Amino acid sequence: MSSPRVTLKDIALACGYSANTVSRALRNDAMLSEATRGLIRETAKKMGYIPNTMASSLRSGRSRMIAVIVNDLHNQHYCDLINRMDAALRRENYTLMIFCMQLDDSLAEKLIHSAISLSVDGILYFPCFGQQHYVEYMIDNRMPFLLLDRRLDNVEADLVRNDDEQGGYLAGRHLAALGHRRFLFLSGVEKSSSQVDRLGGFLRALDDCGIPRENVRIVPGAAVEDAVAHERIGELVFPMDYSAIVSFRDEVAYPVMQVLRECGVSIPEDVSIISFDNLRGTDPTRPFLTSIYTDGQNIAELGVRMLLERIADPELPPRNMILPVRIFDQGTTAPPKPAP
Amino acid sequence: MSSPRVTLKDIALACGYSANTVSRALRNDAMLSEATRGLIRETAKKMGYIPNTMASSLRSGRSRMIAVIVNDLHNQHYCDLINRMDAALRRENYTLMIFCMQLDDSLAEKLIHSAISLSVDGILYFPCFGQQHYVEYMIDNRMPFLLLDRRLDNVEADLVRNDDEQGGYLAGRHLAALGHRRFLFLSGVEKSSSQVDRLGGFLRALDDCGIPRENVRIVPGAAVEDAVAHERIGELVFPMDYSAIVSFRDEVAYPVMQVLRECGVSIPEDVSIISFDNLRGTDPTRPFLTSIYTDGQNIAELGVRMLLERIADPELPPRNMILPVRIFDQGTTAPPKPAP
DNA sequence: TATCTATATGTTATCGTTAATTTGTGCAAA
DNA sequence: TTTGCACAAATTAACGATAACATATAGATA
Repeated sequence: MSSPRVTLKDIALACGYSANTVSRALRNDAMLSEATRGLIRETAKKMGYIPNTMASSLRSGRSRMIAVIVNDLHNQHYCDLINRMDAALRRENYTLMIFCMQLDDSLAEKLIHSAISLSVDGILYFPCFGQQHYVEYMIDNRMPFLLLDRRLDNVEADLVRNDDEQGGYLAGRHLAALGHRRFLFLSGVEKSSSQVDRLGGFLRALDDCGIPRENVRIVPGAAVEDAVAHERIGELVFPMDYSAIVSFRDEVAYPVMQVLRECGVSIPEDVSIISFDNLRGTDPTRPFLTSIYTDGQNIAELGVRMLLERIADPELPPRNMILPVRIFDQGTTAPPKPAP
Repeated sequence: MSSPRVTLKDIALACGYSANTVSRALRNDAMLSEATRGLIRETAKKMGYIPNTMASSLRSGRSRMIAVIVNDLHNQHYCDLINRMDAALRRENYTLMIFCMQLDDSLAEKLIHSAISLSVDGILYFPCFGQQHYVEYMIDNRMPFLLLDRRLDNVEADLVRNDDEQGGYLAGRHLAALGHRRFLFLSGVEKSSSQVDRLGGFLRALDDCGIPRENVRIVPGAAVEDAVAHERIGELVFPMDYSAIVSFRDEVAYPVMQVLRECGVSIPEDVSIISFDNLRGTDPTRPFLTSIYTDGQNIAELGVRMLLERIADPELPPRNMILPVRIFDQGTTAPPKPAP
């Protein structure tokens, strides 16, 4: 009774053709009469045939699978991008496989290893901590890949990311224009390029506006991003030697706003706050957070397209796409309170 | 220059053994001298060998890959479970592949198809909308699988879930004991067993306490879970003909609390709220939400173990594991306000 | 009629690995 | 010396699909 899976051979036997013909019928290969193709496809369906990806990709060298390697599934920004890329790839008849390193950076190499071992056709990679040897690992193994969200120093590779520097700049100009002069900057992972660029752009804006850099207090984000650390938020945001907060990402801003409000601080009346990501869909706060807008749909579709092009032509020169950002003012920024 | 990947044959050639011997050395198969094994393993490492899963699993019939099929990556409860299962599987030297159906139920069949096509050894399946034919699809294809979180009517299969009925009951008893008599119940997907059971348990508690069922206003959750629908929360929570809210899951409770507070409703002074999931790590609210505690670590580890046992012995009778739940009182419930 | 060509199919070899089987070697027991 | 056996390795044959090549047939052309 333990019938193993239906194979091409079974179908061939059932309808009197050779396995090869069946294979071609199912792949819509040329040189087949309409009648034969129809009969074979119908038989295959009737028999519940499920093609064996292993065998197919072993022989053909292509698997129509793409791996995405991401740091943390809890981060809504990633989830969102992954969902969109999944949809875009499905449209091209690819299957996306998600590999998550669960904040454990040392897993990256294992995951890339897994992906190569699985013969995926390409890898979508979100670098996290600025290391490069993982990238070299993919290059050494001739695995087509695309970097997302963050650049890596000294790495020449396909890359799609937002213009984080410009984003930081916009945030700075916006707050400065409102009259703010002293800031709290909640930063992200120190070496990540998005972090560096956002901060860099922000400081450039301050320079442009003649505001000294000493007026910015920079707080390491890990202290806030770590869930347990929510308890310590109070220690970070007080004393309030600032009138505006710049948060590295929305999910950092949420609990901070919550803590401030508990302490009787009104937003934006007492303190302005601006952030990055613009996770509008899941924003649990009111008024909605003023945030730097990054077009997820754009990144996802462009990224998928670039990776597929890279797969089609490995000799293509590396391309670096930087997407423009916009500020999305939803009401958590206002002019600072006049000094009492 | 375009050297394809290193294969067993290449290693065999390099160190003067047959491909089979190399294979056995790398798999730690018996009947090999220590010296040979050592030499081969070292050579393989030096040459940067990455085994070809496709070939290996085609031949051996086992892939050491497990697929998890989940509805929505944005749901933190799932992300959390997936991360834990991933870790548990990695310990057993399995690779977990995440397939997400992005709230589009019709994708389930395609994803199962993909997983079978990939020859995964087993599937971890989170049923969403109560359909059964997907399960039959796996059974028909002799694919070992495990149902998570929700039962399906008339399906005899391995299942791990929380005692949702008991959870609902605990919530009801807790609120009733505090003195609440009128309730708003924010429900989830209508046909999902967790939804049905939680509501069922809650109503049973009311019965036990002699509170008539008419005192519960049930609001369909879709109206809240949908992000865009946040705008409409106001219409659902008013008029306040209740003193306590039961929310189907934490992420539904968050925006509701936010809206209530904006309207000047204090929690728990004016309204108590209790929920399910207990997503303590990412809870953006203060005080932390009182929630029904479900042990993610338990579910994940037990689930992985059960699936692996099922893979090892397909003839095992189906097992149904129901894990106990506890109430985690963190401060969003209190006695109701005395009538004015 | 003989030859050519386009079309529709079958045959065979192969992808990289592993299972099954076979071969070879050295040493102990008869 | 012969036999037997344990061990170490090589050889061969799959797994299921597909690419490359070979074959067969029908109709068109000379």
